[in-house]
Amino acid sequence: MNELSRQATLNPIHAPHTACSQCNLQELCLPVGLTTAELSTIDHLVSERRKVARGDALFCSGDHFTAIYAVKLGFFKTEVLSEDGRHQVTSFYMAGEVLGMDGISAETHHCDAIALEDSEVCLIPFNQLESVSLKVPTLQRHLHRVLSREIVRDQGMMMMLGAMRAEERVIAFLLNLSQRYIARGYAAADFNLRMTREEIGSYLGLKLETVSRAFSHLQEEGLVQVEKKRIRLMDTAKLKKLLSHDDASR
Amino acid sequence: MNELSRQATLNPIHAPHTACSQCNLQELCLPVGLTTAELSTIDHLVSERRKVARGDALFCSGDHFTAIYAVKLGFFKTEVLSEDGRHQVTSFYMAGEVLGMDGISAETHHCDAIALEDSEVCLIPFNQLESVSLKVPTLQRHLHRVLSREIVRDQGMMMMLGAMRAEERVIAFLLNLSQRYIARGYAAADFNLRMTREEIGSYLGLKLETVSRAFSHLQEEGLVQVEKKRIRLMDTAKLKKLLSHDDASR
DNA sequence: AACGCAGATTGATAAAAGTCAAAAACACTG
DNA sequence: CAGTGTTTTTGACTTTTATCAATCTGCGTT
Repeated sequence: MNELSRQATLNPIHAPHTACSQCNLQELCLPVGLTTAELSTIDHLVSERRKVARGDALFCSGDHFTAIYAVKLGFFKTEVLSEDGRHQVTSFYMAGEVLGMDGISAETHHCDAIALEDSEVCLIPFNQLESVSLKVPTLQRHLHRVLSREIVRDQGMMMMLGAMRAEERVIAFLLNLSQRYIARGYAAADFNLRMTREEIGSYLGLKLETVSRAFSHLQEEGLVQVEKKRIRLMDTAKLKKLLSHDDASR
Repeated sequence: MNELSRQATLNPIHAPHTACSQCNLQELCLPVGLTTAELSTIDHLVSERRKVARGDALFCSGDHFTAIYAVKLGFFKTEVLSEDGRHQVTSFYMAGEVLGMDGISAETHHCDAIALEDSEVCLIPFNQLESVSLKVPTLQRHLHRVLSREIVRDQGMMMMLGAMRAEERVIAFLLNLSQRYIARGYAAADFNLRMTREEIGSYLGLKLETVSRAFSHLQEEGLVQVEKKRIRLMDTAKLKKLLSHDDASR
Protein backbone atom coordinates (compact mmCIF):
# COMPACT_ATOMS: atom_id res chain seq x y z
CA MET A 1 0.00 0.00 0.00
CA ASN A 2 2.68 2.53 0.94
CA GLU A 3 4.89 3.78 -1.83
CA LEU A 4 8.55 4.06 -1.15
CA SER A 5 8.25 7.50 -2.69
CA ARG A 6 11.64 8.81 -1.88
CA GLN A 7 11.70 12.36 -3.13
CA ALA A 8 12.82 12.42 -6.71
CA THR A 9 16.53 13.01 -6.84
CA LEU A 10 16.61 16.10 -8.97
CA ASN A 11 17.21 15.23 -12.54
CA PRO A 12 17.40 18.29 -14.70
CA ILE A 13 17.91 17.49 -18.33
CA HIS A 14 20.45 19.86 -19.74
CA ALA A 15 20.56 18.49 -23.22
CA PRO A 16 18.77 20.66 -25.78
CA HIS A 17 15.11 19.90 -25.26
CA THR A 18 12.03 20.27 -27.36
CA ALA A 19 10.87 23.85 -27.03
CA CYS A 20 7.19 24.52 -26.34
CA SER A 21 6.95 25.96 -29.83
CA GLN A 22 8.01 22.57 -31.20
CA CYS A 23 6.22 20.33 -28.75
CA ASN A 24 3.49 18.11 -30.09
CA LEU A 25 1.58 18.34 -26.83
CA GLN A 26 1.07 22.05 -27.28
CA GLU A 27 -2.62 21.84 -27.85
CA LEU A 28 -3.17 19.98 -24.60
CA CYS A 29 -0.77 21.89 -22.43
CA LEU A 30 -0.46 25.47 -21.39
CA PRO A 31 0.38 27.39 -24.58
CA VAL A 32 -2.81 27.09 -26.57
CA GLY A 33 -3.61 29.62 -29.22
CA LEU A 34 -0.57 31.82 -28.86
CA THR A 35 1.07 33.65 -31.72
CA THR A 36 4.52 32.58 -32.79
CA ALA A 37 6.02 35.57 -31.03
CA GLU A 38 4.22 34.75 -27.81
CA LEU A 39 5.25 31.16 -28.06
CA SER A 40 8.90 32.00 -28.16
CA THR A 41 8.47 34.02 -24.97
CA ILE A 42 7.28 30.84 -23.33
CA ASP A 43 10.10 28.79 -24.73
CA HIS A 44 12.55 30.32 -22.34
CA LEU A 45 10.04 30.36 -19.52
CA VAL A 46 9.90 26.59 -19.56
CA SER A 47 13.59 26.22 -19.02
CA GLU A 48 13.97 22.91 -17.32
CA ARG A 49 12.88 19.38 -17.85
CA ARG A 50 13.02 16.81 -15.11
CA LYS A 51 12.91 13.04 -15.06
CA VAL A 52 10.99 11.26 -12.35
CA ALA A 53 11.49 7.56 -11.92
CA ARG A 54 8.55 5.28 -11.34
CA GLY A 55 7.49 5.41 -7.70
CA ASP A 56 9.29 8.67 -7.01
CA ALA A 57 7.58 11.86 -5.92
CA LEU A 58 7.62 14.95 -8.09
CA PHE A 59 6.57 16.93 -5.04
CA CYS A 60 5.15 16.15 -1.62
CA SER A 61 2.51 17.61 0.61
CA GLY A 62 4.10 20.40 2.59
CA ASP A 63 6.78 21.14 0.00
CA HIS A 64 7.28 24.79 -0.77
CA PHE A 65 5.51 25.64 -4.01
CA THR A 66 7.64 27.14 -6.74
CA ALA A 67 6.42 25.73 -10.02
CA ILE A 68 3.70 23.91 -11.86
CA TYR A 69 4.53 20.97 -14.06
CA ALA A 70 3.44 19.86 -17.49
CA VAL A 71 3.69 16.14 -18.03
CA LYS A 72 5.85 15.60 -21.10
CA LEU A 73 5.92 11.85 -20.88
CA GLY A 74 4.57 9.27 -18.48
CA PHE A 75 1.87 9.12 -15.86
CA PHE A 76 1.29 10.58 -12.38
CA LYS A 77 -1.12 10.28 -9.52
CA THR A 78 -1.76 12.86 -6.84
CA GLU A 79 -2.69 11.77 -3.37
CA VAL A 80 -4.06 13.79 -0.47
CA LEU A 81 -3.38 12.68 3.05
CA SER A 82 -5.22 13.97 6.08
CA GLU A 83 -3.75 14.28 9.56
CA ASP A 84 -5.07 10.92 10.65
CA GLY A 85 -3.34 8.84 8.03
CA ARG A 86 -6.31 8.62 5.70
CA HIS A 87 -5.20 9.06 2.15
CA GLN A 88 -6.88 9.23 -1.20
CA VAL A 89 -5.84 9.45 -4.81
CA THR A 90 -7.38 12.65 -6.10
CA SER A 91 -6.21 12.61 -9.68
CA PHE A 92 -4.28 10.95 -12.45
CA TYR A 93 -2.29 13.00 -14.96
CA MET A 94 -1.08 11.96 -18.37
CA ALA A 95 1.10 13.59 -21.02
CA GLY A 96 0.03 17.15 -21.82
CA GLU A 97 -1.72 17.72 -18.51
CA VAL A 98 -0.62 20.23 -15.93
CA LEU A 99 -0.29 19.48 -12.25
CA GLY A 100 0.76 21.24 -9.07
CA MET A 101 -1.77 24.05 -9.10
CA ASP A 102 -2.98 23.15 -5.63
CA GLY A 103 0.21 24.79 -4.38
CA ILE A 104 -0.60 28.31 -5.50
CA SER A 105 -3.05 29.20 -2.74
CA ALA A 106 -0.71 28.79 0.20
CA GLU A 107 2.62 28.48 -1.59
CA THR A 108 2.70 24.96 -0.24
CA HIS A 109 1.64 21.75 -1.91
CA HIS A 110 -1.35 19.99 -0.43
CA CYS A 111 -0.78 16.60 -1.99
CA ASP A 112 1.90 14.19 -3.11
CA ALA A 113 2.52 13.71 -6.81
CA ILE A 114 3.94 10.28 -7.61
CA ALA A 115 5.09 8.95 -10.96
CA LEU A 116 3.34 5.71 -11.91
CA GLU A 117 5.91 5.03 -14.58
CA ASP A 118 9.22 6.58 -15.56
CA SER A 119 8.19 10.07 -16.54
CA GLU A 120 9.35 13.46 -17.64
CA VAL A 121 7.91 16.85 -16.78
CA CYS A 122 8.46 20.39 -17.99
CA LEU A 123 8.97 22.68 -15.04
CA ILE A 124 7.22 26.04 -15.19
CA PRO A 125 8.39 28.41 -12.44
CA PHE A 126 5.22 30.03 -11.23
CA ASN A 127 6.62 33.45 -10.39
CA GLN A 128 7.96 33.75 -13.89
CA LEU A 129 4.73 32.47 -15.32
CA GLU A 130 2.89 35.22 -13.49
CA SER A 131 5.32 37.88 -14.71
CA VAL A 132 5.05 36.77 -18.28
CA SER A 133 1.27 36.60 -17.95
CA LEU A 134 1.29 40.29 -17.15
CA LYS A 135 2.76 40.94 -20.55
CA VAL A 136 0.98 38.29 -22.59
CA PRO A 137 -2.76 38.57 -21.96
CA THR A 138 -3.45 35.46 -24.02
CA LEU A 139 -1.25 33.49 -21.67
CA GLN A 140 -2.93 34.94 -18.62
CA ARG A 141 -6.28 34.01 -20.00
CA HIS A 142 -5.12 30.53 -20.78
CA LEU A 143 -3.72 30.06 -17.30
CA HIS A 144 -7.08 31.01 -15.88
CA ARG A 145 -8.73 28.49 -18.14
CA VAL A 146 -6.42 25.75 -17.00
CA LEU A 147 -7.13 26.58 -13.37
CA SER A 148 -10.85 26.71 -13.98
CA ARG A 149 -10.81 23.48 -15.94
CA GLU A 150 -9.37 21.79 -12.89
CA ILE A 151 -12.24 23.16 -10.81
CA VAL A 152 -14.82 21.84 -13.28
CA ARG A 153 -13.11 18.48 -13.39
CA ASP A 154 -13.16 18.29 -9.60
CA GLN A 155 -16.86 19.07 -9.55
CA GLY A 156 -17.49 16.19 -11.91
CA MET A 157 -15.45 14.01 -9.61
CA MET A 158 -17.55 15.01 -6.62
CA MET A 159 -20.63 14.17 -8.59
CA MET A 160 -19.24 10.77 -9.32
CA LEU A 161 -18.21 10.09 -5.73
CA GLY A 162 -21.45 11.37 -4.31
CA ALA A 163 -24.02 10.15 -6.76
CA MET A 164 -22.83 7.00 -8.52
CA ARG A 165 -22.73 3.41 -7.43
CA ALA A 166 -19.60 1.29 -7.64
CA GLU A 167 -19.99 -0.12 -11.12
CA GLU A 168 -21.01 3.22 -12.57
CA ARG A 169 -17.91 4.84 -11.13
CA VAL A 170 -15.73 2.23 -12.74
CA ILE A 171 -17.44 2.73 -16.08
CA ALA A 172 -17.09 6.52 -15.82
CA PHE A 173 -13.44 6.06 -14.98
CA LEU A 174 -12.78 3.88 -18.02
CA LEU A 175 -14.70 6.13 -20.38
CA ASN A 176 -12.82 9.14 -19.07
CA LEU A 177 -9.46 7.47 -19.65
CA SER A 178 -10.60 6.49 -23.11
CA GLN A 179 -11.54 10.09 -23.89
CA ARG A 180 -8.17 11.34 -22.81
CA TYR A 181 -6.37 8.75 -24.90
CA ILE A 182 -8.40 9.79 -27.91
CA ALA A 183 -7.35 13.41 -27.36
CA ARG A 184 -3.76 12.20 -27.60
CA GLY A 185 -4.33 10.26 -30.77
CA TYR A 186 -4.23 6.84 -29.18
CA ALA A 187 -6.72 4.03 -29.58
CA ALA A 188 -9.94 4.85 -27.78
CA ALA A 189 -10.89 1.36 -26.80
CA ASP A 190 -7.69 -0.48 -26.07
CA PHE A 191 -5.23 0.70 -23.46
CA ASN A 192 -3.11 -0.30 -20.51
CA LEU A 193 -3.87 0.87 -17.02
CA ARG A 194 -0.90 2.45 -15.34
CA MET A 195 -2.29 2.11 -11.84
CA THR A 196 -3.17 -0.77 -9.54
CA ARG A 197 -6.69 -1.79 -8.55
CA GLU A 198 -6.01 -0.30 -5.17
CA GLU A 199 -5.17 3.08 -6.67
CA ILE A 200 -8.27 2.99 -8.82
CA GLY A 201 -10.28 2.09 -5.74
CA SER A 202 -8.82 4.92 -3.74
CA TYR A 203 -9.58 7.33 -6.56
CA LEU A 204 -13.15 6.10 -6.87
CA GLY A 205 -13.84 5.81 -3.16
CA LEU A 206 -14.04 2.02 -3.36
CA LYS A 207 -12.09 -0.96 -2.08
CA LEU A 208 -9.85 -2.78 -4.49
CA GLU A 209 -12.02 -5.90 -4.27
CA THR A 210 -15.02 -3.90 -5.38
CA VAL A 211 -13.12 -2.57 -8.37
CA SER A 212 -12.02 -6.06 -9.26
CA ARG A 213 -15.58 -7.38 -9.02
CA ALA A 214 -16.85 -4.56 -11.17
CA PHE A 215 -14.28 -5.41 -13.85
CA SER A 216 -15.24 -9.07 -13.72
CA HIS A 217 -18.90 -8.27 -13.98
CA LEU A 218 -18.46 -5.91 -16.92
CA GLN A 219 -16.46 -8.61 -18.61
CA GLU A 220 -19.21 -11.20 -18.04
CA GLU A 221 -21.60 -8.78 -19.68
CA GLY A 222 -19.28 -8.56 -22.65
CA LEU A 223 -18.83 -4.84 -22.24
CA VAL A 224 -15.10 -4.81 -21.62
CA GLN A 225 -12.24 -7.25 -21.85
CA VAL A 226 -9.99 -7.18 -18.85
CA GLU A 227 -6.68 -8.93 -18.97
CA LYS A 228 -4.64 -7.85 -16.00
CA LYS A 229 -3.87 -4.20 -16.78
CA ARG A 230 -4.97 -4.27 -20.37
CA ILE A 231 -8.45 -2.96 -20.96
CA ARG A 232 -10.48 -3.21 -24.11
CA LEU A 233 -13.80 -1.45 -24.29
CA MET A 234 -16.04 -3.69 -26.37
CA ASP A 235 -19.19 -1.58 -26.42
CA THR A 236 -18.63 2.05 -25.63
CA ALA A 237 -22.17 3.00 -26.58
CA LYS A 238 -23.73 0.58 -24.14
CA LEU A 239 -21.29 1.63 -21.44
CA LYS A 240 -22.32 5.25 -21.88
CA LYS A 241 -25.92 4.23 -21.73
CA LEU A 242 -25.37 2.42 -18.46
CA LEU A 243 -24.04 5.65 -17.06
CA SER A 244 -26.70 8.01 -18.21
CA HIS A 245 -29.66 5.73 -18.27
CA ASP A 246 -29.43 4.23 -14.83
CA ASP A 247 -31.81 5.01 -12.02
CA ALA A 248 -30.71 8.62 -11.48
CA SER A 249 -32.13 8.49 -7.99
CA ARG A 250 -29.49 9.18 -5.39
CA MET B 1 -37.12 18.37 -4.48
CA ASN B 2 -37.01 20.61 -7.52
CA GLU B 3 -36.46 24.27 -6.98
CA LEU B 4 -38.60 26.63 -8.90
CA SER B 5 -35.40 28.49 -9.65
CA ARG B 6 -36.73 30.91 -12.17
CA GLN B 7 -33.73 32.86 -13.32
CA ALA B 8 -33.19 35.83 -11.07
CA THR B 9 -34.93 38.81 -12.55
CA LEU B 10 -32.01 41.16 -12.82
CA ASN B 11 -31.91 43.44 -9.88
CA PRO B 12 -29.06 45.89 -10.15
CA ILE B 13 -28.81 48.16 -7.18
CA HIS B 14 -28.09 51.63 -8.37
CA ALA B 15 -28.08 53.36 -5.04
CA PRO B 16 -24.59 54.30 -3.81
CA HIS B 17 -23.14 51.05 -2.54
CA THR B 18 -20.36 50.17 -0.19
CA ALA B 19 -17.13 50.28 -2.16
CA CYS B 20 -14.67 47.41 -1.81
CA SER B 21 -12.35 49.79 -0.02
CA GLN B 22 -15.03 50.26 2.61
CA CYS B 23 -16.41 46.73 2.74
CA ASN B 24 -15.98 44.79 5.93
CA LEU B 25 -15.70 41.53 4.01
CA GLN B 26 -12.54 42.69 2.30
CA GLU B 27 -10.30 40.25 4.08
CA LEU B 28 -12.39 37.29 2.98
CA CYS B 29 -13.10 38.40 -0.53
CA LEU B 30 -10.98 39.20 -3.52
CA PRO B 31 -9.07 42.36 -2.61
CA VAL B 32 -6.74 41.09 0.09
CA GLY B 33 -3.53 42.92 0.81
CA LEU B 34 -3.87 45.65 -1.77
CA THR B 35 -2.58 49.16 -1.27
CA THR B 36 -5.08 51.98 -0.97
CA ALA B 37 -4.33 53.03 -4.51
CA GLU B 38 -4.89 49.52 -5.84
CA LEU B 39 -8.09 49.22 -3.85
CA SER B 40 -9.61 52.24 -5.47
CA THR B 41 -8.90 50.71 -8.88
CA ILE B 42 -11.05 47.80 -7.84
CA ASP B 43 -13.78 50.02 -6.50
CA HIS B 44 -14.91 50.92 -9.97
CA LEU B 45 -14.30 47.41 -11.25
CA VAL B 46 -16.95 46.06 -8.93
CA SER B 47 -19.58 48.31 -10.31
CA GLU B 48 -22.79 46.47 -9.75
CA ARG B 49 -24.59 44.80 -6.90
CA ARG B 50 -27.42 42.42 -7.46
CA LYS B 51 -30.16 41.05 -5.25
CA VAL B 52 -31.19 37.43 -5.56
CA ALA B 53 -34.35 36.30 -3.84
CA ARG B 54 -34.44 33.04 -1.95
CA GLY B 55 -34.87 30.15 -4.38
CA ASP B 56 -33.77 32.15 -7.41
CA ALA B 57 -30.77 31.29 -9.53
CA LEU B 58 -27.83 33.66 -9.77
CA PHE B 59 -26.72 31.75 -12.83
CA CYS B 60 -27.56 28.42 -14.42
CA SER B 61 -25.63 25.66 -16.07
CA GLY B 62 -25.16 26.58 -19.70
CA ASP B 63 -25.38 30.32 -19.10
CA HIS B 64 -22.75 32.36 -20.85
CA PHE B 65 -20.03 33.28 -18.39
CA THR B 66 -19.32 36.95 -17.95
CA ALA B 67 -18.57 37.54 -14.30
CA ILE B 68 -17.68 36.04 -10.99
CA TYR B 69 -19.64 36.98 -7.90
CA ALA B 70 -18.70 37.84 -4.35
CA VAL B 71 -21.41 37.09 -1.84
CA LYS B 72 -22.10 40.29 0.01
CA LEU B 73 -24.97 38.99 2.04
CA GLY B 74 -26.84 35.71 2.24
CA PHE B 75 -26.17 32.14 1.30
CA PHE B 76 -25.88 30.15 -1.93
CA LYS B 77 -25.57 26.57 -3.08
CA THR B 78 -24.14 25.39 -6.37
CA GLU B 79 -25.51 22.28 -7.97
CA VAL B 80 -24.15 20.22 -10.85
CA LEU B 81 -26.49 18.26 -13.00
CA SER B 82 -25.47 15.54 -15.41
CA GLU B 83 -27.27 14.66 -18.62
CA ASP B 84 -29.26 11.89 -16.99
CA GLY B 85 -30.97 14.04 -14.40
CA ARG B 86 -28.62 13.18 -11.59
CA HIS B 87 -27.80 16.25 -9.60
CA GLN B 88 -25.57 17.05 -6.71
CA VAL B 89 -24.87 20.04 -4.52
CA THR B 90 -21.17 20.77 -4.93
CA SER B 91 -20.75 23.72 -2.66
CA PHE B 92 -22.25 26.23 -0.27
CA TYR B 93 -21.12 29.85 -0.29
CA MET B 94 -21.52 32.41 2.44
CA ALA B 95 -20.76 36.13 2.73
CA GLY B 96 -17.26 37.01 1.56
CA GLU B 97 -16.87 33.95 -0.63
CA VAL B 98 -16.50 34.09 -4.39
CA LEU B 99 -18.43 31.86 -6.77
CA GLY B 100 -18.79 31.33 -10.49
CA MET B 101 -15.20 30.46 -11.32
CA ASP B 102 -16.26 27.21 -12.93
CA GLY B 103 -17.36 29.34 -15.88
CA ILE B 104 -13.93 30.60 -16.85
CA SER B 105 -12.72 27.47 -18.62
CA ALA B 106 -15.37 27.30 -21.33
CA GLU B 107 -17.01 30.70 -20.90
CA THR B 108 -20.07 28.75 -19.84
CA HIS B 109 -21.24 27.91 -16.37
CA HIS B 110 -21.24 24.25 -15.44
CA CYS B 111 -23.55 24.46 -12.47
CA ASP B 112 -26.56 26.28 -11.11
CA ALA B 113 -26.10 28.77 -8.29
CA ILE B 114 -29.21 29.12 -6.16
CA ALA B 115 -29.80 31.51 -3.27
CA LEU B 116 -30.83 29.71 -0.08
CA GLU B 117 -32.00 32.96 1.45
CA ASP B 118 -32.53 36.47 0.16
CA SER B 119 -29.04 37.47 -0.85
CA GLU B 120 -26.88 40.11 -2.41
CA VAL B 121 -23.80 39.68 -4.57
CA CYS B 122 -21.15 41.99 -5.96
CA LEU B 123 -20.72 41.36 -9.65
CA ILE B 124 -17.16 41.32 -10.93
CA PRO B 125 -17.01 41.32 -14.75
CA PHE B 126 -14.31 38.82 -15.56
CA ASN B 127 -12.91 40.51 -18.66
CA GLN B 128 -12.36 43.66 -16.70
CA LEU B 129 -10.91 41.72 -13.81
CA GLU B 130 -8.37 40.21 -16.19
CA SER B 131 -7.47 43.60 -17.66
CA VAL B 132 -6.99 45.16 -14.28
CA SER B 133 -4.97 42.13 -13.20
CA LEU B 134 -2.52 42.90 -15.98
CA LYS B 135 -1.81 46.24 -14.34
CA VAL B 136 -2.05 45.24 -10.69
CA PRO B 137 0.19 42.22 -10.10
CA THR B 138 -1.00 41.91 -6.51
CA LEU B 139 -4.51 41.45 -7.79
CA GLN B 140 -3.43 38.89 -10.35
CA ARG B 141 -1.66 36.94 -7.68
CA HIS B 142 -4.66 37.10 -5.45
CA LEU B 143 -6.97 35.90 -8.17
CA HIS B 144 -4.71 32.90 -8.69
CA ARG B 145 -4.84 32.21 -4.99
CA VAL B 146 -8.62 32.29 -4.97
CA LEU B 147 -8.75 29.90 -7.90
CA SER B 148 -6.23 27.58 -6.33
CA ARG B 149 -7.99 27.68 -2.98
CA GLU B 150 -11.07 26.36 -4.70
CA ILE B 151 -9.03 23.48 -6.10
CA VAL B 152 -7.65 22.61 -2.68
CA ARG B 153 -11.10 22.81 -1.16
CA ASP B 154 -12.43 20.46 -3.83
CA GLN B 155 -9.68 17.98 -3.13
CA GLY B 156 -10.64 17.98 0.52
CA MET B 157 -14.19 17.37 -0.53
CA MET B 158 -13.20 14.38 -2.67
CA MET B 159 -11.32 13.03 0.28
CA MET B 160 -14.40 13.35 2.39
CA LEU B 161 -16.69 11.75 -0.17
CA GLY B 162 -14.28 8.95 -0.89
CA ALA B 163 -12.84 8.12 2.47
CA MET B 164 -15.28 9.03 5.23
CA ARG B 165 -18.32 7.23 6.55
CA ALA B 166 -21.68 8.95 6.90
CA GLU B 167 -21.37 10.25 10.44
CA GLU B 168 -17.85 11.51 9.86
CA ARG B 169 -18.98 13.44 6.83
CA VAL B 170 -21.69 15.11 8.85
CA ILE B 171 -19.21 16.02 11.57
CA ALA B 172 -16.74 17.38 9.03
CA PHE B 173 -19.53 19.42 7.48
CA LEU B 174 -20.55 20.96 10.80
CA LEU B 175 -16.99 21.73 11.84
CA ASN B 176 -16.33 23.32 8.48
CA LEU B 177 -19.38 25.56 8.78
CA SER B 178 -18.32 26.47 12.30
CA GLN B 179 -14.86 27.45 11.06
CA ARG B 180 -16.30 29.67 8.41
CA TYR B 181 -18.63 31.37 10.88
CA ILE B 182 -15.69 32.03 13.16
CA ALA B 183 -13.84 33.69 10.29
CA ARG B 184 -16.81 36.03 10.00
CA GLY B 185 -16.86 36.84 13.67
CA TYR B 186 -19.95 34.82 14.49
CA ALA B 187 -20.39 32.30 17.26
CA ALA B 188 -18.44 29.17 16.48
CA ALA B 189 -20.75 26.71 18.13
CA ASP B 190 -24.24 28.00 17.63
CA PHE B 191 -25.69 28.63 14.21
CA ASN B 192 -28.63 28.10 11.91
CA LEU B 193 -28.43 25.86 8.89
CA ARG B 194 -29.59 27.57 5.74
CA MET B 195 -30.12 24.34 3.82
CA THR B 196 -32.44 21.35 4.11
CA ARG B 197 -31.42 17.85 5.14
CA GLU B 198 -31.78 16.85 1.55
CA GLU B 199 -29.33 19.50 0.38
CA ILE B 200 -26.86 18.49 3.06
CA GLY B 201 -27.27 14.90 1.99
CA SER B 202 -26.72 15.71 -1.64
CA TYR B 203 -23.60 17.66 -0.75
CA LEU B 204 -22.26 14.83 1.39
CA GLY B 205 -23.26 12.01 -0.94
CA LEU B 206 -25.85 10.71 1.51
CA LYS B 207 -29.61 10.35 1.67
CA LEU B 208 -31.52 12.82 3.77
CA GLU B 209 -32.60 10.07 6.15
CA THR B 210 -28.98 9.19 6.79
CA VAL B 211 -28.18 12.81 7.58
CA SER B 212 -31.12 12.97 9.95
CA ARG B 213 -30.05 9.80 11.71
CA ALA B 214 -26.50 11.08 12.06
CA PHE B 215 -27.81 14.26 13.68
CA SER B 216 -29.97 12.25 16.06
CA HIS B 217 -27.10 10.00 16.99
CA LEU B 218 -24.69 12.86 17.61
CA GLN B 219 -27.33 14.42 19.81
CA GLU B 220 -27.76 11.21 21.82
CA GLU B 221 -24.02 11.25 22.38
CA GLY B 222 -24.30 14.79 23.70
CA LEU B 223 -21.97 16.13 21.02
CA VAL B 224 -24.39 18.49 19.32
CA GLN B 225 -27.83 19.90 20.00
CA VAL B 226 -30.09 19.78 16.99
CA GLU B 227 -33.31 21.67 17.03
CA LYS B 228 -34.67 21.73 13.53
CA LYS B 229 -32.22 24.03 11.70
CA ARG B 230 -30.48 25.33 14.76
CA ILE B 231 -27.24 23.57 15.57
CA ARG B 232 -25.19 23.89 18.72
CA LEU B 233 -21.85 22.15 18.90
CA MET B 234 -21.48 20.99 22.49
CA ASP B 235 -18.04 19.44 22.33
CA THR B 236 -15.95 20.60 19.42
CA ALA B 237 -12.84 18.91 20.72
CA LYS B 238 -14.46 15.50 20.86
CA LEU B 239 -16.00 16.03 17.43
CA LYS B 240 -12.59 16.76 15.97
CA LYS B 241 -11.22 13.69 17.65
CA LEU B 242 -13.95 11.55 16.11
CA LEU B 243 -12.80 12.77 12.73
CA SER B 244 -9.10 12.27 13.07
CA HIS B 245 -9.04 9.35 15.40
CA ASP B 246 -11.34 6.97 13.62
CA ASP B 247 -10.27 3.83 11.86
CA ALA B 248 -8.45 5.50 8.95
CA SER B 249 -8.90 2.40 6.85
CA ARG B 250 -10.81 2.99 3.67
C1' DA C 1 14.33 -23.15 -11.96
C1' DA C 2 12.71 -22.14 -7.51
C1' DC C 3 11.43 -18.65 -4.41
C1' DG C 4 9.15 -14.85 -2.63
C1' DC C 5 6.23 -11.08 -3.22
C1' DA C 6 3.00 -7.77 -4.84
C1' DG C 7 -1.18 -7.57 -7.21
C1' DA C 8 -5.60 -9.60 -8.56
C1' DT C 9 -9.57 -12.60 -8.20
C1' DT C 10 -13.25 -14.88 -5.84
C1' DG C 11 -16.20 -16.45 -2.05
C1' DA C 12 -18.57 -16.11 2.46
C1' DT C 13 -20.08 -12.99 5.80
C1' DA C 14 -20.72 -8.45 8.15
C1' DA C 15 -21.52 -3.65 8.29
C1' DA C 16 -23.18 0.52 6.38
C1' DA C 17 -26.25 3.09 3.98
C1' DG C 18 -30.36 3.15 1.02
C1' DT C 19 -35.40 2.36 0.38
C1' DC C 20 -40.05 2.54 1.61
C1' DA C 21 -43.52 3.96 4.62
C1' DA C 22 -45.82 6.36 8.26
C1' DA C 23 -46.30 9.96 11.29
C1' DA C 24 -45.04 14.35 13.40
C1' DA C 25 -43.61 19.16 13.15
C1' DC C 26 -43.57 23.34 10.55
C1' DA C 27 -44.38 27.01 7.59
C1' DC C 28 -46.90 29.23 4.19
C1' DT C 29 -51.48 30.63 2.02
C1' DG C 30 -55.88 31.91 1.44
C1' DC D 1 -56.61 29.89 11.87
C1' DA D 2 -57.60 25.98 9.10
C1' DG D 3 -55.57 23.47 5.56
C1' DT D 4 -52.07 21.95 2.48
C1' DG D 5 -47.59 20.84 1.21
C1' DT D 6 -42.84 20.47 2.64
C1' DT D 7 -39.40 18.96 5.82
C1' DT D 8 -37.92 16.01 9.39
C1' DT D 9 -37.80 11.99 12.22
C1' DT D 10 -38.09 7.16 13.08
C1' DG D 11 -38.76 2.21 12.11
C1' DA D 12 -38.51 -2.16 9.44
C1' DC D 13 -36.35 -4.13 5.78
C1' DT D 14 -33.20 -4.46 1.51
C1' DT D 15 -29.28 -3.55 -1.16
C1' DT D 16 -24.72 -2.32 -1.67
C1' DT D 17 -20.22 -2.35 -0.40
C1' DA D 18 -16.63 -3.55 2.94
C1' DT D 19 -14.17 -7.08 5.40
C1' DC D 20 -11.73 -11.22 5.96
C1' DA D 21 -9.62 -15.06 4.04
C1' DA D 22 -7.96 -18.17 0.63
C1' DT D 23 -6.04 -18.84 -3.73
C1' DC D 24 -3.98 -17.62 -8.06
C1' DT D 25 -0.88 -15.12 -11.33
C1' DG D 26 3.07 -13.16 -13.02
C1' DC D 27 7.50 -10.92 -12.21
C1' DG D 28 11.95 -10.10 -10.66
C1' DT D 29 15.75 -12.23 -7.87
C1' DT D 30 18.94 -15.14 -6.56
